[in-house]
Amino acid sequence: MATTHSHQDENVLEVIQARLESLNKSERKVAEAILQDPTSATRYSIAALARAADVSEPTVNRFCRSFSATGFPDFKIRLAQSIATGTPYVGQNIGPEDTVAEFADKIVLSTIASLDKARQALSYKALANAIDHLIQAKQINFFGMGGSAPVALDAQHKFFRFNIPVMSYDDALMQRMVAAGSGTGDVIVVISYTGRTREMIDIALIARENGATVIGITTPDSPLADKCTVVLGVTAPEDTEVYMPMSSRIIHLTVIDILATGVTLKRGKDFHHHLKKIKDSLKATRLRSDEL
Amino acid sequence: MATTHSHQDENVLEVIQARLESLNKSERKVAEAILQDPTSATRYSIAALARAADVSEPTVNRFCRSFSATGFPDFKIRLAQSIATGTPYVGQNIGPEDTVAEFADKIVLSTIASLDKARQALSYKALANAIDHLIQAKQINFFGMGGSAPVALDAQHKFFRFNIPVMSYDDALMQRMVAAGSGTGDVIVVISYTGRTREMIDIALIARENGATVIGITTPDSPLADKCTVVLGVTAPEDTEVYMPMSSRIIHLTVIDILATGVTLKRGKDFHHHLKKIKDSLKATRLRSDEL
DNA sequence: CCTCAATGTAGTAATATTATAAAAATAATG
DNA sequence: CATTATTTTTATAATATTACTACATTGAGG
Repeated sequence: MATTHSHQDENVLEVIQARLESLNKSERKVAEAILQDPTSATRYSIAALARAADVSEPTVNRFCRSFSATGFPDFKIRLAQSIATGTPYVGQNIGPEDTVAEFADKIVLSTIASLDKARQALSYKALANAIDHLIQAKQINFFGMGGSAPVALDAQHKFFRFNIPVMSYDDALMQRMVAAGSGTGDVIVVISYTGRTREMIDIALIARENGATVIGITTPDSPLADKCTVVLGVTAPEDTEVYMPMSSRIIHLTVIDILATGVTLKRGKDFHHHLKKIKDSLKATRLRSDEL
Repeated sequence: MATTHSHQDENVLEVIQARLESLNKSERKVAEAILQDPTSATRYSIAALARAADVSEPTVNRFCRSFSATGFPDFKIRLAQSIATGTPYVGQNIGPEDTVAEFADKIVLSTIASLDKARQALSYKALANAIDHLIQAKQINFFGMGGSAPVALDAQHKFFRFNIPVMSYDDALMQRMVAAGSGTGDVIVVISYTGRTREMIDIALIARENGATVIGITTPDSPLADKCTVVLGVTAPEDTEVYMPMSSRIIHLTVIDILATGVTLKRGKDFHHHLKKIKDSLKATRLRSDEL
């Protein structure tokens, strides 16, 4: 199962919509019948769909083939996948009239959508590169300001498990001092949504000049990205919408997860022992069920 | 499009995985054949799948029916939807042999899967309830320890925008002091993955005794949940797997997003003005493209 | 050794595809 | 502008494929 989600990513429903104009009379009837109620369409037999569209069965079959399916059943499978993939609320904005159930769903679904987008955009090469740097690090520092401060803190927690010195800073002054005091073998991970925070750019530059490795989790091609040794580009979803949450934090956290996992994996066996010890030490602070 | 993703949300792949143990010999063969390569399974005919699983066709048919499908084609459709819904790596654990691309994808996809699961499990009523409490709060405090500290910090950042006093604490001592000093009108949001952290349970109890509202973002039916005024239950995915990241943080953050959005929405119009002012004030610290 | 559940065999029904013919649309010619 | 030739589109009907059902067989547990 090397590369699961490959070519098959294109959404049939969208393709139908797009090609609707260029279809001839009968085929358009079929398209419209499907678009009108795609979910039921997946349950129709070719005869049923032909009846619904008021055309003959072979027409439906030809229609399917024209969308590069091998036949009707194959087409139905693709359609089914499209429906499932189709994030229902994508693009739909949150408004004051929404019920709790509605906007809660919209938030979760839009978060999911941006995660999926990020997945497709992530450079595995850059990730591998970043992981290599982190493994060899004498010391790791995570820098995040404002909304990225929690992300940096989270990273610190995660990396604390590997017995390298890890710190996180959310204060520009401290960051500057640490950057100034850094040197070869040190890794500094700068986290910034925009990649345009003045202070952060300065700080990254200082760290680089001192020979430290700077890994950037930020917008690709941004001023900050330019200063980094390795850039983990996170194409941020538009922030235009008033009510929409910043999904970027979530993506950044997930990138942190990937880095931490990568380091764990590469470190190999004897290291797991150490990791398990930390996990066990936490158990003591918890209440067991029989103690309630 | 009131409620798009209705009943049909359950993931067939997961159900197969779950019921794997309880199946008899032949049916398990079918299950394994499907799980081994679900994508191709959607393209198989019943005969082909029967051959792949080394069983007879009716066995496959019975297998499908046992998953409450009307027959094989119907089952295939559901399977196709499950795959598209995004969990190709469901059940598949991250291992040392994985390439960066593989485990990165697995992490993102498993995060997506748990978000989706959380969405289905979230109680809208509890959310609405929590939002009501937050709106009326004189003061809001977010408590999170260890891995939940970043979540609390993030919440503080988010709620800072509403002009109510907001603080976050990651230190048990401080939390205890704040809880002790709290009273009616105060809202304390306790964030805990397990809901079994001793300190946290004590602290929640103290806050309650002083008349404060305690909102819990934690495992439902946990000791901590019992002490809360409102519980936002987050059924946590198993933490058994060594390499798997804790997706719970991500879910918690998303819950925070929902709460913050809810508060914004309910606060209404004149409040947007205030929100926009904060956003604008941040722009000054950023580098514009023409300044590079 | 019997009973009941599990599985397979073979026949039947359903569904989809192909080949081909009819109809409609377009182009060409007088 | 009408009329025929040509191409494209669509439908009918036959065929092939695929899925389902009823029944027979096997095998496990009592």
